[in-house]
Amino acid sequence: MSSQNPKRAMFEHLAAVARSLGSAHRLELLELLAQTERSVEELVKLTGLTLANASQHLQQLRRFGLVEARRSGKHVIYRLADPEVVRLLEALSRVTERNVGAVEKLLNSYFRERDRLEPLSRRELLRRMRDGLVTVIDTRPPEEFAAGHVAGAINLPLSELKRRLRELPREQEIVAYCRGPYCVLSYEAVAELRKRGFKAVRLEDGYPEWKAAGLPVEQSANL
Amino acid sequence: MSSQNPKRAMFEHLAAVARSLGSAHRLELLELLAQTERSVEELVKLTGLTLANASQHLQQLRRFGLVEARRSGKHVIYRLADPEVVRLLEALSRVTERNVGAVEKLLNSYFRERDRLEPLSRRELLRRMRDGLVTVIDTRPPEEFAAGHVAGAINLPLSELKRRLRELPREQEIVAYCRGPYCVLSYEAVAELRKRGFKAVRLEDGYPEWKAAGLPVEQSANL
DNA sequence: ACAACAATCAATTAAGTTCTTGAATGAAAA
DNA sequence: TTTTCATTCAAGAACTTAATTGATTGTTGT
Repeated sequence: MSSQNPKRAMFEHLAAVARSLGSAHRLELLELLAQTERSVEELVKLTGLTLANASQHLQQLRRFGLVEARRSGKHVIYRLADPEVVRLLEALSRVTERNVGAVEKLLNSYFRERDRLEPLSRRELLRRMRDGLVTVIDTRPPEEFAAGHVAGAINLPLSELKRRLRELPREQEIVAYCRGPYCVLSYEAVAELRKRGFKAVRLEDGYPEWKAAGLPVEQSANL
Repeated sequence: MSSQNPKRAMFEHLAAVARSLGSAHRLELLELLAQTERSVEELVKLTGLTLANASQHLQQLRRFGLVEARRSGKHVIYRLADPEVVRLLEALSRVTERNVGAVEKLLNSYFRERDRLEPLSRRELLRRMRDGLVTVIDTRPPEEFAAGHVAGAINLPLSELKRRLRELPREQEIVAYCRGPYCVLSYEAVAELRKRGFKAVRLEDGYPEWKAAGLPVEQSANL
């Protein structure tokens, strides 16, 4: 039956793409690339992988269409091939969160204890921003912020938080976001701010999801 | 740094779930389960896997939270754990379609040649149904139809199509759907109908996606 | 209790994946 | 040109996954 073969072939392709997501290191690389494009070298520094290993993982991601690469001088710069990839990662997270008991426990024991108040959804944040009700802080390092951030957010990396508390309003709610739902920077920022008496909550997910949803973003001028 | 570990652990979990999608056989099982719950035995018949092998794949899917099982007499019935799983499969398909060149070619050479007219989106079909503009046919076998189908659709399995052409209107557009975007039954039905002078198009995706989107479905009475 | 049957488990073999190491490219700077 | 540096390639060892086989569990019907 000729009907069966193309279907099988299709499943094989889907499986190959799924397998390329089937490694914690590759998922970490994808998360980093979801922020902004980066060279292999940068990715090596950020992940702690060896150079050859990172390169091979990146090539695998490229082979299956998740990332693209271009050469820029001595460096090879990788970036996500398509915003759909972020959506795929989101869908994977959602299924994983709902269904895997162990993950539930992990989320409860680590993340939830740091954020008993419900995190804010994208939609809700957008509304409060429009009404001028919140101050939004981006807890990622300056380079990532410069490459793109939620429109109207101010960059306040975790490392500078204590020094720059004066910049923040005491009366208004502060919303912190970061790389994604499992990025800990925003959890820690919220914990710290609350300890000091600020009203702080976390955005449910991070910059890549915000951008992929087509919500307003901006870049720093000198990029 | 205590921040790194839970993140790593989370990536490991996500990767494990992704790996459980990383096999054509398991994807096929998931697609079949997206239609309706089924026993191991049925799945074996439908896929051609050996019993032990199918059982092991199903257990793996269960271990990672994609399916659930219950015992019913001598049989063990599996079903999708969550409608989110369908969304994850959709996201995987979308990324695969867009990004993998080989898949594009496959889609072009086999699927597209059978359906030069654009397929209909769910939203569009819903609108035309509300306006009474279309006849919707479900090309899946009667059991699957009985377990759940698009509200208002009539069941017309491919095998009965030629015999039952008289039931179909010549002047109104006919929309065929099936198990999912890569299910060939609806392609073949549309090809056949066009050959015979009917106005026929395919629904872009299938029953599981329709249901997961929360659109109106119905079941046959005696279920 | 026993036979029949669906499904699972356990053990094996084959195949595939990951990481490491060291050599090979390829672009830029000296 | 030669040197330097970022990246990729190639090969091998350690580990993981897939499919097959035959034994075992658990449920129904006699």
